[in-house]
This record gives sequence, structure tokens and C-alpha cells, in this order.
Amino acid sequence: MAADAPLEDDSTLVAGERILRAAMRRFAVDGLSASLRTIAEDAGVSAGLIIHHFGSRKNLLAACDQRALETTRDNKEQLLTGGAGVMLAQLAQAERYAPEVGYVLRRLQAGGPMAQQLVDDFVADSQAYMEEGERAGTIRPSRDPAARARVLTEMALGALLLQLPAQRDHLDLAELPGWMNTYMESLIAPLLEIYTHPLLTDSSLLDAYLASHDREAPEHDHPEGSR
Amino acid sequence: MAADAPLEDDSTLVAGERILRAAMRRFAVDGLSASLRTIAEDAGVSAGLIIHHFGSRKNLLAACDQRALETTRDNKEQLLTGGAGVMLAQLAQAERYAPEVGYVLRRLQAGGPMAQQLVDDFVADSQAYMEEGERAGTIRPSRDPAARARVLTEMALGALLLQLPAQRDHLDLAELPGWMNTYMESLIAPLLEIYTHPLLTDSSLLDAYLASHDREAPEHDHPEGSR
DNA sequence: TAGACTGCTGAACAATAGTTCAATGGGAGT
DNA sequence: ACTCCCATTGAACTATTGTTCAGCAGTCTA
Repeated sequence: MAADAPLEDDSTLVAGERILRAAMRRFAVDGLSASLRTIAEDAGVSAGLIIHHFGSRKNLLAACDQRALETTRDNKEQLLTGGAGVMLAQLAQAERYAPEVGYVLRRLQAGGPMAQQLVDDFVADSQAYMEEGERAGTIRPSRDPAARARVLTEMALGALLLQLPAQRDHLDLAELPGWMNTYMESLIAPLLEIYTHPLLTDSSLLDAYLASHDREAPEHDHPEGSR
Repeated sequence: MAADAPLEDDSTLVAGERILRAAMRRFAVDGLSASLRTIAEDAGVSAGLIIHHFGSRKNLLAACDQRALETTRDNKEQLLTGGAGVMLAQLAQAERYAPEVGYVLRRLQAGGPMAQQLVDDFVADSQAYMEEGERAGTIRPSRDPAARARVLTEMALGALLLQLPAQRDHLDLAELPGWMNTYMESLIAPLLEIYTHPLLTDSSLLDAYLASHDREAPEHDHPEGSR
């Protein structure tokens, strides 16, 4: 019974925890399509036991999601704007968290509601951090701070995603910290440049856009006629 | 015989083309894990025929990749910096290309070498376009134009990826144009702001970073003379 | 008309997946 | 010592997958 019971029954905690960790590792390494039997072997148990504890594969994924959310929420510090990626990178430096970070990346790669949830978390973090920077005078105020934080965060996370290996390809957890470090290193120079010296030489594009949209005519036809 | 023959034998072109189009649609709609039988049903043929024509599932994917590359390469125009996403959005406006655009998105989502290939294409485009803007005086020169183009493109594409539904979830091709349009609309205001008014209020961060890194590799990569 | 070529089908096969279930075995409680 | 309990196993079941293969049907050639 209790096939769909809430996870983490305390009486099953030892085996359940071992399975959960093996699952996060496997999902991170092999992608979210890793098989239950593989996970079972890693955890040193049988495939049936996973079902016995978690009810179904979907529930196991859900448990991993929850664990990933907790881990990321417990580690909210970032250094730089668009800090989501940086925060992940920092988290990955603590090799202890490599499975969690890998899992988060796989989840984001897979897309769907949980990816959205994770992104929203990062966005909220980023926004809070940017408000702080705004108060401190290091970050310029925005017309729409929420939108700005969202865009910057999604871009940082998304760019990171594009560096990932394919879904079913191997992601080496031991190399993950160095890998993310290298990537961040290559990112920081152009990113700082863009954030310091504006890409566009004047504000004509922005002005034109604002002029045509700020007068409360939200939904009008796009200027360029398609052909 | 001819199991690994080059694709698109002209004598088999009619059925092969029908299969290829059905495959691109299905892969776009259901994700790259769509089954051969589903595709076969869409194309009005048997599953065996797909093998007969393409040799294997992998080859079918490869054929779709090639088609997607051709389509995107034949439609290289963009409006705005980081134009890869914009270019895809525009391409999606021509509903005729919805399957190709959807397939490209799925490919990027799946990651791997082909995603890298597509990204590199977009980066090259973006860089050429930005050089043009640089000459025209609308875009500010960069210390490292290639890196800047890559970062901007990967961020634009990556942010788009995060909006996608999950791998195995339904992606409605009929809604794809409007969907991308809406997303681009929400992106353009904060993006123009960031590109116009620098995010950081002063250059201290950039200066500090450059000071600590420029003694190694300042700028040995002279910007290329355009070929 | 006979024969051959070939695009094409549909059944069958092997591999893998998640899930079910009867049986086991050891520990706790009485 | 006996019994109950429950974590745990391992085999089996079902579903789906990519792929194979023998053969059918239509068309072209001689």
C-alpha cells in the first residue's frame, strides 16, 4: 500500500536516501532518461525496491526535483549579475554538490514545468540581488526591474545549457566543476564589457521602441509587414 | 545493400520527401524521441519503409539535421543584435517553416554536436551582422568581437530554449509563430534597455578584471580582415 | 505475355522499459 | 519460540522500441 504516499517515509529513510542519491547522480550523468535498473544497480538494490519506495518513476523524478530545489534554495549567493549561472558554477565548485548541479542542468535541459520552477527561483534571486546592487549604486536602475532580472537570468542559464552534452551523452561529474569554471571564465570578459559599455551607440532604437509602445497601445500590429 | 547509402536517392524521392517532412514535424511536435511508427503513420507509409529509405533511425535524424541546416542557412537575415533568436522568430512567422524552426529548437534542446553546429552557424551570422552594424556606427566596437557575438547569440538562443515545453510534451506548430512573437515582444524592451544603458554604473568591475588578466593574453587575436 | 525489378507492406524478432507480484528473510514484539 | 511485519528480491508481464525479412503488387522491358 501507500504506492502514492508522500515521499521520504522515515522508516525507509536509509534505503530511500541511497536510492535518491544514486538517482540524482545517474540522472545527472546519463540524462533524465536513465533507467531504473541502472539506478538500482548504482544504489545496490533491486529495481523493484525503487518502485516500492517511490511508487513510480515519475515519483522518483519528483523526489529528485524536490531535493534539487532544496539544495539550490539553501545555497543562494551570487557574485555577478545574471548570477544564476554564476551561482550554479559556484555551487559546482563544492564538488559535494556536483550531482545536484548536474541534475539541475539536466532538468533545465529537459524543459517543462519543473524547469520553469527552477528558473523562477533563479530569477527571484537575481532580482533581489540586483535590487541590492541598485541600492548600493553599482547597478543602474531599470524601467522594469523584474523583466530585466528575468531576461538576464534566462539568458545566463540558457547560454549555459547550450554548452551541455547531448541528452543521452555522458556528463562527467568529476569534471563538472572545472568545466563550469572554464566556461564562466570565457564568459566573464565579454559579459562585463556588455554590461559596462552599451552595445548600441545611441538610444535611438530604444527611444523609437518606447515611443511606439509606451502610449498604452499595448496590442497593435507589428510595424514590419511580413511578406 | 545500400543500407548506409547516401540519402535522397532520386528514384525514391517522392516517398522519401514525404517521410522526411513527416519526421521533421513529429520531431518538432513530440521531441526528438518520437517513434518511427508515429512518423510512418503521419507519412502514410509503413515503419519498415523508413528504414528502407534511410537505413536507420540515426540516419533519418541526420537527414533532418541536414534539411534544418539548409533551411536556416538559406534564410539568413536578422533585425537585431543577438539576432539568432530573432531570426528564428522571423522564420517562424512564415508558417511554412514552422516544422523546421520547431525541429531546430528541439535539436538545440537536445544538445550535442548538431546543436553545437547550429549554434556556430548562428554565431557566425550574428558576428557578420554585428560587424556590419559596427561599420554603420550603430554598434559599438568590442575588444573581442567574436566572443561578444558568441555570448550574445548563445544567450539569446538559450533564453529561447528555456521557454520550450518539456521534451516529450506537445509543441503546437500552429501556435509556434504567435508564441515566438509574443516571447520576442516581451524580450525586446528589457533587451533594448540593457543594450542601450549599461547595466553597471561604472567600469570598475571591467577594469579590475582586465587589469588582472590582460598581462597574459591581452589581444593577440587581431580582428580578422573580412573575407 | 513472361519475367524481373523495386517500392512497399505487415508480421515477427530482439532489446529494453516500467511495473507487478509472490516469495524470502531477518528483526521486533509478545 | 512463535508470529507478525516489512524491506527486499528476482522473475515475469506488458508495452514499446528499432530493425529484419519474406513476400506482394505494380510497372517497365524484352
